[in-house]
Amino acid sequence: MANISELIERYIKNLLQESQGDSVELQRNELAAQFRCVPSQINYVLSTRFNIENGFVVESRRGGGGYIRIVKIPLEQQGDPAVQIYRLVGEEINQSQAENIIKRLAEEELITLREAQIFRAVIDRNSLRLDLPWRDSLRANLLRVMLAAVFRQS
Amino acid sequence: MANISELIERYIKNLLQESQGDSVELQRNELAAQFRCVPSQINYVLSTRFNIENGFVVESRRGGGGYIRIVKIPLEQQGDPAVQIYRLVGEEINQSQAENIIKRLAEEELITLREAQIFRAVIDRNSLRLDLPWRDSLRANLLRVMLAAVFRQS
DNA sequence: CTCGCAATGGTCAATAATGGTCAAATTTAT
DNA sequence: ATAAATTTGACCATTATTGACCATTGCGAG
Repeated sequence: MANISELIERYIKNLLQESQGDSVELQRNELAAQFRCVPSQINYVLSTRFNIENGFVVESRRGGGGYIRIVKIPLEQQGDPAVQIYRLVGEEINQSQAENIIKRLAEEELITLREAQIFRAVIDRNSLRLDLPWRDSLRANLLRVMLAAVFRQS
Repeated sequence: MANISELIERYIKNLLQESQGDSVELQRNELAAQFRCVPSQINYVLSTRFNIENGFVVESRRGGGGYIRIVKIPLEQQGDPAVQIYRLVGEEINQSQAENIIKRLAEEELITLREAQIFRAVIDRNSLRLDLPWRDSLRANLLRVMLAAVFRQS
């Protein structure tokens, strides 16, 4: 466990603790230099430890003045219906299953009516214009990122 | 943010705020001198941040007494905002164009912050997982159906 | 009035400064 | 021995900065 990825992970989580808010901003090259690793290792750490399943969202920008921002999503309790529903989606989902989930979300008032309309528009097979099974996979993906977007606020 | 373009952007937006109206006038060389950059960088900032997707129009004049006028175009002004935006989207759209449009919709309070997050999540290239040019086409399609979903009700 | 120059702004392509992806190689865990 | 996780590096993509060269406008000198 003199494992660089873990060191980087802890370093970033430390930064997050120290920064009053719930996000930190850093530079990939700088961090890589600090830990004497290749820059792409930073991406590895981000994708394995700071992904959405772990409750983080990463935003970044390339080019001059580029940055990587890591945002911690205030993780609700285990029993949170939102989280359960998120898990329900899975890797593939068909339109009617998705509609059921959206209906439930609206009923539980986790999303507004307008938001429900947006969700429905997106997961509609006519919007997706792909053949199965790619369509079901794209739908699951989109539903998951939409849910993440919503749950991300508090 | 050792990023001059961003500083210039904020400076101009500040000017716009302070000037009661919705336009400001400035001189390219002067501004460039103020920020110690080459004059053409001003054009770069204008074309990336004050373009039509972002809701701005730039007028200018060369020669003695030349100037650059930046005008903010509020959406409500010319007819149905939905229709205008719809046109802006077109048959294909890339991520950054789409982000500009979403930013603007939120600024104009035509969509909520949460809705903007949903939109952004959907149009993200990582969510779409398709190669170009199909990705840009799917993105345009999804953006259009989302807009329709939102505007249908108002 | 006309020509020429000074004072502006515009374009475009090269280069710099970042970050991203993917898969092979290596190491560690089961 | 396999499978999983980590480490690396070659190549790619995006955004910003710079500078050489171009275009337009206003103003005087003839």
